[in-house]
Amino acid sequence: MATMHDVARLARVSVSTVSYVLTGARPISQATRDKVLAAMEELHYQPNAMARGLASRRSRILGLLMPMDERGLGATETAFVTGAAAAASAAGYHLVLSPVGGGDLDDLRRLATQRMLDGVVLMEVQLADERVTVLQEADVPLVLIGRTGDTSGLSYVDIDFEQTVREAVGHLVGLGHRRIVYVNHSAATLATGYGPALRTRDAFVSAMTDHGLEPVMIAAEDSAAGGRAALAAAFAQAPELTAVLAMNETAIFGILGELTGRGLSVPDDVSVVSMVTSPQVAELATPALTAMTSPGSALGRIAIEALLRHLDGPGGARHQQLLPCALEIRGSTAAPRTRQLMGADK
Amino acid sequence: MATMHDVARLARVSVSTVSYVLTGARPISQATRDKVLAAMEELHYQPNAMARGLASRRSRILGLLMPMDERGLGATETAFVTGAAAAASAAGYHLVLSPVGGGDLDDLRRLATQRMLDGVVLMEVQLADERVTVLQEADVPLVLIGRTGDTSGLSYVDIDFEQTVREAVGHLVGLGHRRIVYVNHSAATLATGYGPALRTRDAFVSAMTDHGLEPVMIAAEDSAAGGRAALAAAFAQAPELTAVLAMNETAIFGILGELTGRGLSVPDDVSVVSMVTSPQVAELATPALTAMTSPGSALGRIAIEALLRHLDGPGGARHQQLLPCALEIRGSTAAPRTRQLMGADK
DNA sequence: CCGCTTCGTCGAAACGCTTCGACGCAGGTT
DNA sequence: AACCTGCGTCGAAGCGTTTCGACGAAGCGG
Repeated sequence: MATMHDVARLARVSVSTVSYVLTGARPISQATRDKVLAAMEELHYQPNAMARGLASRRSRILGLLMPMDERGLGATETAFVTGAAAAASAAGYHLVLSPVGGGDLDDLRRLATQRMLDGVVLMEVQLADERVTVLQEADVPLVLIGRTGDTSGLSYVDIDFEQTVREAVGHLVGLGHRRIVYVNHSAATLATGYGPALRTRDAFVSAMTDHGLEPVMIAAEDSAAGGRAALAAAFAQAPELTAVLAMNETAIFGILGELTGRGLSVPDDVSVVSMVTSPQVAELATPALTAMTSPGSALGRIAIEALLRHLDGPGGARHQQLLPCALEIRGSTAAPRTRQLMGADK
Repeated sequence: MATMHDVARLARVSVSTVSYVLTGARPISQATRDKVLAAMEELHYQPNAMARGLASRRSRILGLLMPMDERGLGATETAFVTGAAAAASAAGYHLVLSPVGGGDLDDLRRLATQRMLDGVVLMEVQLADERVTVLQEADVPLVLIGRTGDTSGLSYVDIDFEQTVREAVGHLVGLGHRRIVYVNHSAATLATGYGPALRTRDAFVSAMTDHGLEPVMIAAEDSAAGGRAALAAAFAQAPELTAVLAMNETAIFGILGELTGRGLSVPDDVSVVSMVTSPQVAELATPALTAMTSPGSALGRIAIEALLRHLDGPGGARHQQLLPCALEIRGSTAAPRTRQLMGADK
């Protein structure tokens, strides 16, 4: 491996001059610059990241911390990642994903405190998330995708669940639905303080109330069987339901299966809207699902851009932003059967 | 941030002694060790990764390179990652995932050549994969998950597709099926030299031939619609088919949908086996899919272990290993209807 | 009791880069 | 003509580790 010394010697300049050509920290004449660049080319010079990092106290590496449970990454999370990677790369930074799970808080502390990451984007944030504390203590620039309960002093980008639910409910109500059931994540998941589940729940209640409708909510385990069970429970609780709003991407296939199993057709008998779902998943179902599509790659990009701004100017400006999901109408929603419409109470 | 100097001063020893306590490169008396450890504790000392990397020419970071297409990571790939991360962490290494796509070969070269990664595990390897060449030129220790066409001089871990297909076909034939259709990835995917698709194809032909049966194969686009179309094509080509062997995880839902749409029940009319599928996905379907489950986390772990062995002893020993998928029987396979059995030609 | 290892420790020299102060040299002000 | 100012370059001092050679003190066989 060629070093800067080699380049400097070949170009007959000093080491610092080579460095300035690379970093642009000081002006260099065109003639010298050309000599240096030619020498680099000839030697296939590549700066040593470690040395650079040590001297400049900047690794030019950004971390994207995503707990990896066994379920795998959905297309939604993948979009975060690609958006973030593109933004980082455009700014001359590397983005690395670190699959630090919730368990290894020590692992996280080590990662953060070893000064190997210039900054961090944290995904899958819980309402009360210890990882945030650890990272703040380690004094690592931090941007969240998602939010904690108390967001003071934190930068984040998140989905505007309030708006998203409102739009989904609006779509269904606009079609004429009155009895809408909301299928959420499991009670256990809610209990862990999973923000999206809690926020959409509250938003659903308020959206329905605003329309003068009664909010019916069912929890579902994160599995096809869970979706199936949830739908059975929903029919027990609200037999005349005509629409399902599902927040649980895993359970959605069970919901559809149970509907079919009961001889009900989608969307003629029951309309289904899936929340925060990627087009790819929505297209898997039959019929393709009307869904609220998350602004995946935009979230990733914005998070990285905010993080980079923190690195450059530490002028404590926090970046807090909410993005709504977009309603994409596919084949799983339609006006309810007239029979049902007439049975409605308004 | 406390440095080694601070620790040394507080413990009243030299800097090198502190280093030896940390690395164990030379013996240190218990008394001194205790003093040093106490000082570290008191100062919350954490070694600076960059400095350590520069001095030792070892970053203790391993890269897992996975192209991220928009489809997202399946549970299978996720299992690779978690297996690999666990193994790396156990050995005191960090594992970072780098979402370098196929496009940015230069990006990859930069990453590899900047000496930031001690070694690399490459996922989603194509039969002819330029990334392998780039990494070999950069002289980065390398292990593949998957394999190229020519594996000489390379270390890899891969699925034993030959064995896996043989077992799947054996399962179906054992149940009494004679007309088995194999649904592969699209022709376009095959053309790019996607190893798993090509290897399973060949394995299917040979397994069927060994049983004295005729191999029927259909390509499917990677989408639900693709699966649907493929199944239609399959029925056109082999109307009396009683079993489907699907290599295409994305198309599988379309296949099931089309089956249901034609009024055929799974598994009574048609049995379905999904190849290289994670339990999580298999459980999503109704009925749950009989599948060949990939040894995901084991692959990741073995790859990392092989990589670490390369780092320690550069004694050119290559690690080449194939692991079969395990047959997991769920609800989508059964003996064919007697009518069909009698129609068989043996 | 002498020379030899082995053990435990130290000091100093890397590792490959960034960055700061300095300096010579134009050109523009007074 | 004396003075400042900026530009382009250089040399050297770090950055926080690891690692090598050295050295005194023990421990040992002969």
